[in-house]
Amino acid sequence: MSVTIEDISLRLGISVSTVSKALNAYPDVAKDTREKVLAAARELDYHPSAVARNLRRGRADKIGLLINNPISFISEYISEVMAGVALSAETRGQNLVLYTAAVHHPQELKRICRAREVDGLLLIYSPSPEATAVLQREQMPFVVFGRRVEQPGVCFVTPDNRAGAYALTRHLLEQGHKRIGFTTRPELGTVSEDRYQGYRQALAEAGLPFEPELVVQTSIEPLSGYKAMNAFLDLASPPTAVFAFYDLMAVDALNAARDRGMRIPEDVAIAGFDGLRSSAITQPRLTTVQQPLNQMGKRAMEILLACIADSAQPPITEIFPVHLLIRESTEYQR
Amino acid sequence: MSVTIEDISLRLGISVSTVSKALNAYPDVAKDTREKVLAAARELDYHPSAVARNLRRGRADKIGLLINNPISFISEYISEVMAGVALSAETRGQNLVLYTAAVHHPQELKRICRAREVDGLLLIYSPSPEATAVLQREQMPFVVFGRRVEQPGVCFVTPDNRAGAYALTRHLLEQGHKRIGFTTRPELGTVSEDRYQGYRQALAEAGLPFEPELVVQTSIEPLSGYKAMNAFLDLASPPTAVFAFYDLMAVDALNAARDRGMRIPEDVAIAGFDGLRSSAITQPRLTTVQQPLNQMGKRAMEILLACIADSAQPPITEIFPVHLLIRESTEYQR
DNA sequence: TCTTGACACGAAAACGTTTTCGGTGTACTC
DNA sequence: GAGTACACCGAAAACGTTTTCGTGTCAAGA
Repeated sequence: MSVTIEDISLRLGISVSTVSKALNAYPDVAKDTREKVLAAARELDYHPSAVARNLRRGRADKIGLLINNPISFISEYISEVMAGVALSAETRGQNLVLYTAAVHHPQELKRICRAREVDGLLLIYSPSPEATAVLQREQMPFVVFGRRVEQPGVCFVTPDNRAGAYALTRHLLEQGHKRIGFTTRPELGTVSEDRYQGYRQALAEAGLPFEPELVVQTSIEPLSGYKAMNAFLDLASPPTAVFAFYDLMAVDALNAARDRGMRIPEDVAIAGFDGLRSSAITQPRLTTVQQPLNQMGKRAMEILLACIADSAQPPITEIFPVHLLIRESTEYQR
Repeated sequence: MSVTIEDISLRLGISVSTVSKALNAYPDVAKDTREKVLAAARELDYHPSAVARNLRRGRADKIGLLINNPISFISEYISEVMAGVALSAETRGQNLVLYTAAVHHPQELKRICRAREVDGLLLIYSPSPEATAVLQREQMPFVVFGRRVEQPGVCFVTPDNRAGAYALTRHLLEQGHKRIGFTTRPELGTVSEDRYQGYRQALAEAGLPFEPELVVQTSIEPLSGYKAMNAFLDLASPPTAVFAFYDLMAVDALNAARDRGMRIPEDVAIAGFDGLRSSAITQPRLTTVQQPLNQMGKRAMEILLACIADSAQPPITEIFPVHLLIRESTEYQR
């Protein structure tokens, strides 16, 4: 079948231990036996069994990527993150294992830990406190991507959601808007919270009152952005600008406004969040807050690898600056 | 550390072999000892070590996903495929392992095979004949996704590129276009070839001459679609319709035409291929050929699993029908 | 000549399972 | 009561590595 270390051992009349040591550059093996071993390995086209090695070494050289739903792949967001993560993992000799099923179940997390098939986990969703507790108890290194985590001792990499929302809201205020609609996610979490705080802060600093009717919570359905926009426009006094929770929702909102015959940004300004490519191909192009997803992905992987290498590593949390991209969907052409 | 089968064995005073058999539902274990074992396993929160099991069983319960570049993730194309693949793999208890580095090197493929860390491979790019030869020699089951493969004995799942290109070209001809630009990929392969054949066939049936200046080969650079469109429009007699090789290239072409002050589709019609979401959010929305990427992904995984289960499985090749999506970018408003 | 140390090498245990095979004990048949 | 069948269990090998520890050789130093 497949060539093992024993085949080399038999061919050369050298013990398997010496062969192994030669292959792994141990110091206590003579130079010419090492060369003979390497030559034979090349000749037989020997490649070590990852499984056997992992069993013995007690590590997997694999990183688990947890995504809360196969459908999420479709989002450009995940794609951009993955590109950064994959690049950084491969250069460090780590494989990536994908988990998309039932990852929010603590029980499933425990199974992944106990199966010892990965050395660490990258979570691309908001883990529940029970979930992080399980991982900590199982001593499985992990990093949460894309959101602030409030439980202590948890590593995370996040964009500065609050600053981004604040900057975007200020931009809308500077354009003269006084009624700014805000859409939020169905599930509440630190991402929603932080962006909401930024929005409120900008309003407050501008001396504007906060109006609950200008905040709508969307559902997970595909066209919820479309519905939310219609809800805004049905108000007795509709907003003149809308800050959609993310780019795809802004795209939906754009369509809703256009279907009502409104001009953008003259009749209503629309902005998104994330800075995905989709935001650049609409007409008008969307103002948005760009996250450095690729860099963040790379950095998250680096942090994770550092935690794996040193279990005493104190938790690292990083907040990446975001960039306000002003485009035609909020700016009057002059 | 972690609880093993031996811990259960010690606690119950039962041998490890019996414990293992109880856990794996072997027939030769008494009902009440099996129950005792299961109870103890639950109590100790036992989960088998995937690594140890794989070593002994000689299989990995993992599928490798080969993508020729981390950057490819950014494409919506890969994302849609992955969603289908992931769903189908998880329901069959298979994990997905990602490979993006140097996957076109036969040497790297051999390493993956010999390391025995996956049971099969899904290739989402065009493998060279050397690559497929290596996989066949190593007896590693694999399925090629998204393109026809000419070497015999290779499983693949592909859209009907030729029929799609033919239908799209016919649609453009029916709209009255006589000069239709065609952009193709930098690297030649069966995808380019099949779409090109479809295009030529439609032209021929319409009795139109083939004009080499209406076919431009693009590069891999980001804005090559933009450049290609400009090249077309710089011709003495420019095309009145352009069939871009894929949706993102069509988006670029759209921008190029618009930047020259042209109206779409009145001055020039533009169409893409793939049917990604991006094609639906441009203005005007793009006519395109939609591939059932999600279903194709699921099917590819099923075929792969069938090959793994039965090594004598004769090669399966499937060509999926595609759907012409006619939208505003090619159709005059009436 | 004897001791010491460095240098190479190999035997064997270990990692945590699965699976084969033989060995009990019990019950059943004649 | 002898023989047989069956149900249940355990010892041990195996999967392919890595790593510890012991051993042998040889040269240098006393």
